[in-house]
Amino acid sequence: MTFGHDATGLRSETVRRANLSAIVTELHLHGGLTRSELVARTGLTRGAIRGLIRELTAAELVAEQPSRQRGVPGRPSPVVLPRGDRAVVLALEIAVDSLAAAIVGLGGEVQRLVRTDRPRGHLEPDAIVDDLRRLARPLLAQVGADDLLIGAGMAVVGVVRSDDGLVHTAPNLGWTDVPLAGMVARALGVRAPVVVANEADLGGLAEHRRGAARGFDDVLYISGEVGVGGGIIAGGRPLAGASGYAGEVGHLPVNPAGTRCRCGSTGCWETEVGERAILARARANLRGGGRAMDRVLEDAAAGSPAAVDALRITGEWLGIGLAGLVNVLNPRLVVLGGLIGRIHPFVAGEVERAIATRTLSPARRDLRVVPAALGIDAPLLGAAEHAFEPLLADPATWVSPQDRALQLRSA
Amino acid sequence: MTFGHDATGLRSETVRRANLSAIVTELHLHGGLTRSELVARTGLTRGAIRGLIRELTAAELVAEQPSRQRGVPGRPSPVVLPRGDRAVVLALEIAVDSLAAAIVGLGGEVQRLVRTDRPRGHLEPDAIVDDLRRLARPLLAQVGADDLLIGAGMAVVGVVRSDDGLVHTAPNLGWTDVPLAGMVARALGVRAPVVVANEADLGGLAEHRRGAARGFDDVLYISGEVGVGGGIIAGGRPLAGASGYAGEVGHLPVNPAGTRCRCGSTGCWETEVGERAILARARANLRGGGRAMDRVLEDAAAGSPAAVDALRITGEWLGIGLAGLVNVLNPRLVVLGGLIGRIHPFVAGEVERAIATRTLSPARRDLRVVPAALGIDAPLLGAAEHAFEPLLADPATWVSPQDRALQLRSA
DNA sequence: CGGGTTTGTGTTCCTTTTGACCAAATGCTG
DNA sequence: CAGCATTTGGTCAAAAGGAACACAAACCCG
Repeated sequence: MTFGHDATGLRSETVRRANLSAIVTELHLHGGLTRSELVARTGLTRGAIRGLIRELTAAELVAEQPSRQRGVPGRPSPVVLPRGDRAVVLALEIAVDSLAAAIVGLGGEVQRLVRTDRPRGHLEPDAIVDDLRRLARPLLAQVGADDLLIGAGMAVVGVVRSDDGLVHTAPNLGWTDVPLAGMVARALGVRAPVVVANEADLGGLAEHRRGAARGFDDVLYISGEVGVGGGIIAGGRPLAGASGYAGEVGHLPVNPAGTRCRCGSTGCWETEVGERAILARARANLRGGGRAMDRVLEDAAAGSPAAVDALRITGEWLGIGLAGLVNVLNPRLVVLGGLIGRIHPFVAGEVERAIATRTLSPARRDLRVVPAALGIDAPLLGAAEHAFEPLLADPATWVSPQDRALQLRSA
Repeated sequence: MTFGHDATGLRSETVRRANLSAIVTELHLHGGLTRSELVARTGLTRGAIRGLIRELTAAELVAEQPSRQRGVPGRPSPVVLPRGDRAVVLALEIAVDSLAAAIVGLGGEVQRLVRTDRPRGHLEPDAIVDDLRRLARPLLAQVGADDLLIGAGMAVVGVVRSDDGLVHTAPNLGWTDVPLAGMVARALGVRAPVVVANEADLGGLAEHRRGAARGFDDVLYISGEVGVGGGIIAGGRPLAGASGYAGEVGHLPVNPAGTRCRCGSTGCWETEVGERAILARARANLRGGGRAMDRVLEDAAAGSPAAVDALRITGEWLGIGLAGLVNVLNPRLVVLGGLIGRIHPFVAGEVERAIATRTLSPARRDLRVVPAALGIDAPLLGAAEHAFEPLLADPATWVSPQDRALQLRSA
């Protein structure tokens, strides 16, 4: 069962929009392709590609360079490059114990990236937004007035409504109903749209576009920080749910006889595989945060029985939750990020075993479980991808009518 | 996060295909619309609609009737009706204790439907396919040689690979790796394509298109028979997963301390809310099957403490599993079908309570849990919808070039 | 019966892609 | 180094399809 259509009428202008979108998306994802490669990938004719590239060049979204590729017969095809120097986004992140900002260009190149430590614990929204402003200001100053700031994307450790970027709850920050998108837009003074989404959702998006899940259409990304979050790619696109809250795997009930969760429920997955659960099993300092966790991992690597045992039990619970999710979502790839990615080497066996005994055999046959490739910056990069989305979906908005008129006159 | 594009070039011909698809899909889902309603729904101009309708009329996929609607000023707009008498599909179903077949016309009208009891227990694929052939033969005989048999769709209680209709496992039938689509195609001797999918997936599709979930884009359908299955609609389209195995919610681990499941795992959701679990709690005859279950429901309705208690406990487990799925998928609507739908009146309170304590508040705010509307025929109707899919996606295949040429000559 | 309103019909125009032909740029071969 | 094969870009006419406009038809209402 793979289908579904949008029952909306198309106009011939729509075709151009869709084709521009196809080209810009290909270039953004692959970083640079020859015209003839674009012909092959999009299925369009050379003539059509030529016209579209000309428009994108006029809009300064792409640039052409003489071919690099040598050694093949035939006239060389010029390379079309996304202009990451002209079309950029601002990416922001509020993580558990850091804040980050980056300027990312079309094509995915990270121009600048800054990250600062943040004390754990609750902090007023205004204070954090102000910190972000200070972090982002020098980066924004670097963006020229002529450059195209497509938008700003933001990753937050919290439950975010997709419509308007309202942070509904963020237990790690002590936030409830914070209209973050609007606050950040005002603080930065940028006119470009600000989009906010959950950290794990964006981490999954980044791993899908540029990390371990590249090329896979059905992916489950699990991100462990203090809590546990998930990002789902289904059929090549992020699974948002009705209001953008999908992927909250941390509160999957796996152990009704278990311990109380901070969400009010009992036996949530997070209570078994979250940071606190691991520290408790390893009899480490529960308030030690990241440092204590580093210690546990070092001990486990050194063979300490307490640490190894703590991770082994955690791995079993990790596998139980994953098995359920695999049965429900049938992904081709599971990507483990954050803390869960770090413990992966120690728990791979337990996870494999749990999946082997608890999932339907066909669903597990082609399944692979791998650690994340992008590390700590995954959510930040995902925020950039999120911010680029309007441009990829409809570049025509940025291809000004003046450009087209000018170009037609000169032709 | 709501986006995603298909990075494929569009040709000008694609526009016509897409617009034909939009019209046929609208008509199939709504059963009959005036031209002006089609203009409003598709966003196309009157002229464009006229040309497309003319083509579809020539292909005998639709027909126009003088307007029925009276009492409004202005020229009356003719009603365009899907020709359910000419374009039809064959729907088949292998349920736990019945077989069914139906002829369904474009627009969703059920022309004929037959269902026969089937003894529970294992039965050879060949035997069942033969029974289906006998069931379907008189129905197919009714389809005229000039009529368009778009395809055949089939619902099976089992895990089905979407690519080729291979039934990977069907515990209720004792099947493993049965190439059902091909077997049925040969047995029926039809040239139209045969598509096979899981019963719960198709039940969910049917409820989405024509039942309780009409108009909702994010839906979780839960179907209880002997086991428990699920069908997921995400963003308006069925969630298939990598190979079509998504939605196997029956084996979600909810109670690691629970009883052994026939899948080999322990504490699967199915072991707590499946038919067997209910019968066991009500101390009813475990081998009594459907009859015994009817008895339990009657007793509960009459107020028997044992039955009421059995259902109450079942309701708690039902709520626990649902809460997890709601957190992961963030649906707007949960539809309970089959056995789960029948016990819904008795367990609504427990389910609401479990969801209230175990899901994130924003995800539950706009959530509704309702019983299914289509009853026992939901999977069969879903199979019909599945079979219609190629026609809805690209009606141009059925609009022959001759028709177009002929019509242009006459114009 | 005439005005107001809505919608079908036909014509012309616009947009966008296609396809065919030629020119250009490269590798390969003798 | 000349010539050929190959691949690709450039140009222009043609085709396809929808949009826009003007007009006619069919209905309601007073």
